[in-house]
Amino acid sequence: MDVRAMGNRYLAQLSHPSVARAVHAHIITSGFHPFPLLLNRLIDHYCKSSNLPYARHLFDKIPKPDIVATTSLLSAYSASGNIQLAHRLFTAAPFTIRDTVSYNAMITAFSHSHDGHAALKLFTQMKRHGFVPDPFTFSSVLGALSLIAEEERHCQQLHCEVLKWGALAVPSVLNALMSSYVCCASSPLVDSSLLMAAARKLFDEAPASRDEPSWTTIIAGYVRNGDLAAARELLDGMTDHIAVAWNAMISGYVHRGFYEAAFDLSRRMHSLGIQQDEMPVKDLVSWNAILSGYVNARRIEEANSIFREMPERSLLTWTVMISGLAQSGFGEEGLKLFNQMKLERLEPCDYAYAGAVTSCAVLGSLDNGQQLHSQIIQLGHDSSLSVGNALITMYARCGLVEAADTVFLTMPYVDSVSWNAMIAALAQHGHGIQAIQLYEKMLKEDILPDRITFLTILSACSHAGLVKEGRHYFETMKSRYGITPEEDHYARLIDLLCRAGLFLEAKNVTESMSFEPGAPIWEALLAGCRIHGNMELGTQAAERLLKLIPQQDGTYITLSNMYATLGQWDEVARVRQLMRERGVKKEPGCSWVEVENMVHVFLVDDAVHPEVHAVYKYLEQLVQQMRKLGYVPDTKYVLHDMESEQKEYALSTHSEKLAVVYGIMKLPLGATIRVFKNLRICGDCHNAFKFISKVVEREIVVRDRKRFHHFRNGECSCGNYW
DNA sequence: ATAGGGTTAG
Repeated sequence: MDVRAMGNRYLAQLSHPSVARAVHAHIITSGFHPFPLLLNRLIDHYCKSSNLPYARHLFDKIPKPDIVATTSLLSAYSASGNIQLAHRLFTAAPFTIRDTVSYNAMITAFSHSHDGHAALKLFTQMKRHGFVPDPFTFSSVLGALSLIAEEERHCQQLHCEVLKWGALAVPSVLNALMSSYVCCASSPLVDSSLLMAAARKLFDEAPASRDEPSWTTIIAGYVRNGDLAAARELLDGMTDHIAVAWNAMISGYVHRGFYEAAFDLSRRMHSLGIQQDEMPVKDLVSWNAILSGYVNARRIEEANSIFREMPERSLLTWTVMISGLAQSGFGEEGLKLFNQMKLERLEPCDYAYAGAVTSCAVLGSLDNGQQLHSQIIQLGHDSSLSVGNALITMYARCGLVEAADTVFLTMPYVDSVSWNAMIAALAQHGHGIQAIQLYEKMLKEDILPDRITFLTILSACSHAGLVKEGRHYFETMKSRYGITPEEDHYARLIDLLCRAGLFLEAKNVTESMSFEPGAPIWEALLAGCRIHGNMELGTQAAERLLKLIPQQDGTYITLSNMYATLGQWDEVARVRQLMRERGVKKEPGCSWVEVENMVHVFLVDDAVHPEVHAVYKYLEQLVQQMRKLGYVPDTKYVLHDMESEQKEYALSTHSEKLAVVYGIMKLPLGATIRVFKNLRICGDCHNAFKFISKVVEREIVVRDRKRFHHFRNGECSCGNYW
């Protein structure tokens, strides 16, 4: 059978790869030059199976290639990103064999290579040469316009063109035009709501040519441009549930920090899709949107079950889950999932590494953090912004401010998150002046401070007792940067003032606020009163807090501590009774220390750790040496009215003491002891560690719930101002 | 022979 006969027979089936291969093999062996139609089909086949060199080889065998073959090859070049070859092929073809289709293909090629200007220019040229645009032309050229539209008139010009050719009745053209307005609405040169109104007008006036993507385009458009309410209204008005539109809505809520709204939609989508089968959630993007809705609302338990339930998982799925766990404070679970991901032979991306590093920050696991850092460098992820920011936080939260600074200084790009993280690192470690200097440097480099920056800088001033500076920064926040102080900002200013004993000024600030003081304000007042023994205001603040947040154990503890300080044991009993009645449990004190890659956890009055008896023994010896240097146990930090000997015993069982002593026993001579505590460090422990640092001649770093304490040679970096 | 509109993270 000759090739012509074979070709004719199989022409219809040429799309089948094995048939194409058979024909191709026959051509090679017989040396036959196939007729044009067959050749075109073969070229098309090799284009689609991505064997471009061979497609080109066949193409070059044609003495006068026709427009069909040219267009096939052209789109293949375009799809493989080879815009130069595509353009050369197009320009080589004489005008006589160009047509609307080949122009469309070339316009698309430019659009795919993100050259919107070239695409528009070719569109103009095509009309000048008398070629008639069709709906394909418009959807292609409008796609290109979306890349570059900066002003309203850009969209309007093509809008007129579309009307002139009557192409608006085609859904894809309508949608592409709406998309152009939506994209243009994010340009800084336009009034976004005006452009969105234009898109909306198109949507409203074309009910006949509206399809699913039309709904999604306008909803996602509102989301992108920040009008979540308008998006939601449309979404709620839809009779059927379109998963893609819901995805956009959920991610919009997540992006703008409306985590509860995101969670609510995610839960409904999950329920509609899984239990009620009204919106079959089968694609991964929807699953990931649902997962992120759960994760960001800190519904970790439920997120975990979604994660397990998902029929398939992408890199994004794992990354969302890992960073979600880390940010919700589940460091151990975050690290575990990261390791599991690697076991399943998935290559973690930079965001996944950032999540793992954040897990180490939560745990205070320097060993794991450093190992990750070395892998990150080997993989080249150290140029990633999110990884760098996570590393700064990790080193800072593990007590190594210098290492955090090195990361900050060597990052190729930094953003305001990086600056904020580094300023916070300095602030947490008591380097208030350096924190302020870094903030001033940030301003000099024209980085605009945001609301987080001001939270950080205010607590830096507070930790370092820089009252004058704190007042000044609070003032400039509104006047210079137009950021309206929120309750958290006020709370930090009040914290600063109360720590300095300026209760009258704090009261004035409170009264100047445009809203009723809530829990953060009263907490700041209470903290200051505790330090200065201001019982009158302190009890007042605590009483308010007991009403506002009755479930918070800390208020009861602080209040009963204040009464204990005054020896008013009746009041202590009353507060404890109230706590019992309301079923509020005191979060048990818990400290941990890392020794040889293992985290050793101690509870208050620990009897669980296998070596705890040796720890108690060592502590007794230490206390004897400390007493010689003048250490006197401060029993006012014990709640119960016990005999004083018992009180001292109660003090020695604090978890941070046990962890520090364990570190001294186990870590190599001279190594810094790094201990972490879930609550604030106790006053007697704080005093004791000063003595211990002198006795054993080692540096002790303690991270408590609020900040760091560096004990060295009998002194603490916090200057007793915490 | 050509495309096309909508969704995914810190």
